[in-house]
Amino acid sequence: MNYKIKVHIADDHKILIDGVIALLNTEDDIEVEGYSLTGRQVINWSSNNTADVLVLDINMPEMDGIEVLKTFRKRNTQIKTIILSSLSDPKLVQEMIALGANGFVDKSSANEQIIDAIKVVHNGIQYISEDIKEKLLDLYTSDLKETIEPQFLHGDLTEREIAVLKLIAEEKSSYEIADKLNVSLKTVETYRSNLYKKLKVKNVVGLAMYAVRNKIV
Amino acid sequence: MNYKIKVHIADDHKILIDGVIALLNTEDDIEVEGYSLTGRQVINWSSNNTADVLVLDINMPEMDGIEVLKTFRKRNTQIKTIILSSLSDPKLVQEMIALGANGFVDKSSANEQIIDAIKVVHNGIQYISEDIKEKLLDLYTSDLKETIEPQFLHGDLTEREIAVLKLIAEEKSSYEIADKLNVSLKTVETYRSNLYKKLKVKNVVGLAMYAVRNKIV
DNA sequence: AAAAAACTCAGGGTTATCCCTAATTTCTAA
DNA sequence: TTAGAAATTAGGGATAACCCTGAGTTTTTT
Repeated sequence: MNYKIKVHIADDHKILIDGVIALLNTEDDIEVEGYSLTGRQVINWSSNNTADVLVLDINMPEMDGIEVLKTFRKRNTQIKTIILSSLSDPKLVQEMIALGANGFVDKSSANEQIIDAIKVVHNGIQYISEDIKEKLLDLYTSDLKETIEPQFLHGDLTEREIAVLKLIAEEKSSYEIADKLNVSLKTVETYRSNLYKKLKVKNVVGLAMYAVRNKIV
Repeated sequence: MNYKIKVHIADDHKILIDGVIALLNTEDDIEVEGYSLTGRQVINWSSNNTADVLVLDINMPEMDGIEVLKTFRKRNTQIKTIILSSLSDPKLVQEMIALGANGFVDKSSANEQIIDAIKVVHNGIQYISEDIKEKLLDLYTSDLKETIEPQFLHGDLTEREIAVLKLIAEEKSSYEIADKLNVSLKTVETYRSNLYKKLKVKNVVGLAMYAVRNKIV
């Protein structure tokens, strides 16, 4: 074995860290570089040190995991990150993915998952544990349903209204829309007014928002 | 067995239908009510008939599965629908969920999955086969990444600009924004102009679009 | 055939948006 | 530390959006 994967661990519970270290020490090709007890410690550490993989807890005092990831992005710190999640809030997981986290392991899952995750992530592949996948998928499908339903609730928009709405959402001005639909400027403005009333929004922005959220564009 | 789940099958390939029927006939508590070879046939059938579960192919001549689902929604036809997907395009699956499909089974997967899906869906639970779950999850995470990255690419927006953008996306007028940020109306309008230039959009709609797509709101 | 809904257009007015220019202060780098 | 860039602030003027009312035509529904 000529190279070991260097791992840094961040969690505010020393007991958990000790457990993970003991676990990882059983692996020949993994080496624990060190650990941090707060988010701030992670940032300070990363200024002068590095590792191949960072195992990061979400809930930490001073500065939480999300803040750490945000700081990494700002500083363009390139380190593979595995999130230790308690899976209480799937929305968090969603945010972490967006912030570039590479892996997710549920704290209550089998120990081997952490080892697997470290190896997989180190190879540049995203690792998401099964329990979290389930949660994410639930969130995804329910998200979709939420965003689509309204279209049918107050979705008594006429064909023409939808056409105008579409063009509005494409950043077209009333004049351009009138031109494209071969109607007068006043007609287009009537449709705008109708849309405001029907969709109960205050201005174009409301229309644009409605359009994206209902996937009209 | 006093009640059998009535199933209708829709697919343009007769051979596949025959196969599914043969398969379902081995189940005591499932009864094949009939079948359709095109989307239009499904619609015509559903006008005067019903079933507990509809097994629906996406790709069909005349009228595809999506059109069928849309028509169901318009007519408020309440029938559990399982999509037979070829999993070529996960975007389609996404759309189907949005349209209220209850289950997804990959054509190339094991036969038993269709039986499982029918039973599960009939009990009011969503059924998504494993292969499709994978695809969906991939799509989801890549979607997230796509929509988040740009913020950092041309994200040289200043703090104040982002604050204004956020409020714009919340349907606030310049006047309201000025009030909230304690600056003059003209200042807010300057930020608007700067945002237009920086984000290369033509009007508020462009800003709103940018905001949602980059999850600023 | 009558009624309802959708599509079309106009006048006239208020308000908000958008463009261009330019003054501050703050941050950055030679 | 001092010139220069970037950020924050703001004004004037032109344009587009927005609101309300009214009304004719076509299409759909009953």
